Amino acid sequence: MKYSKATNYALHTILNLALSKSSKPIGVQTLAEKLNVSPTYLSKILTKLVKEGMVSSVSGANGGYSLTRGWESISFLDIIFAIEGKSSLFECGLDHGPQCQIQKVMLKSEEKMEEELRRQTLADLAKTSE
Amino acid sequence: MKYSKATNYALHTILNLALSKSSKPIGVQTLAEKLNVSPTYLSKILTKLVKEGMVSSVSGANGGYSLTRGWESISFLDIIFAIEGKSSLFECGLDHGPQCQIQKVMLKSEEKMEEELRRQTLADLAKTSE
DNA sequence: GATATTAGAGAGTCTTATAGTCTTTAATAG
DNA sequence: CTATTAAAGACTATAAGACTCTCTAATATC
Ligand code: SF4
Ligand code: SF4
Repeated sequence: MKYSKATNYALHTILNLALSKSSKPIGVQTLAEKLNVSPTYLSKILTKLVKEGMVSSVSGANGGYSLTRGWESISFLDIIFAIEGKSSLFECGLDHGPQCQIQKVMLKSEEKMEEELRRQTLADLAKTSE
Repeated sequence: MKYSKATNYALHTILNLALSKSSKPIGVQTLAEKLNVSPTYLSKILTKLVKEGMVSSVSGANGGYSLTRGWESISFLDIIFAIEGKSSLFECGLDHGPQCQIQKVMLKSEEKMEEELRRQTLADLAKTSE
């Protein structure tokens, strides 16, 4: 069980966008170079973030990507959910009701992690990284 | 990112062993039937648990698997680590030192989850499941 | 000691998910 | 109209997960 590379790329790209003071959008070409990853692949990842409303994109010459207003409150969890999906890490397929301790424990522990990821926002990240 | 099915099987098998009052070891055949999984596959999983010292096995007629003494203090995390490995969920490959906020956040959140999984022992599980 | 029974080890297969490429289409600035 | 850039879709490649089959080692029972 690992986070996908795509999640890694998404986090780094968003951090790059947050740190860029430019008011102009940044092209995927530029972003991809920093991460040493192919532009078309990164483009797919960015499109997911656009669909979740964290990033805005503009086509055409001088186009590119930028964070949407309100970006400061985007959390790590938002980004991770956008890439990995929102479903639970533990899925047994069955449902043996409320007396099932296994599921209870697994879900609670997962919730602890998510709580922490939800607490960490881009604002915090940008502040301590600049 | 999901837990593997093997982890699911391991948790359920260990729970089965914990709930079985029998002093005799239980064969993989029997255990596999309850989970509806192939015995040889489950056997591989059990072998991992044996190597981690949580389960003891005895070959030969009337052989099988049983929990080792001290099983009450085995935690969910122990079982999960035995199957999934102990390495971090987030690995970026590089190491940009202590100023890297991304890794810091990811590791801390992971630690929160593990903390909770460490707290939940088989003793708790067996008590509430019997 | 022979035989039946059961775990362990290893190689090999099947399937699925991740990671990535290539090509085409849509939007937009100049 | 043309250059530039994002979006979409189909496709391929690689890797990991989820098994299966077969053979070997241990052990209880007779
Ligand atoms: S016991 Fe719990 S974890 Fe196991 S199959 Fe039933 S609901 Fe799922
Ligand atoms: S910035 Fe942090 S997470 Fe990113 S590559 Fe460097 S060490 Fe890894």
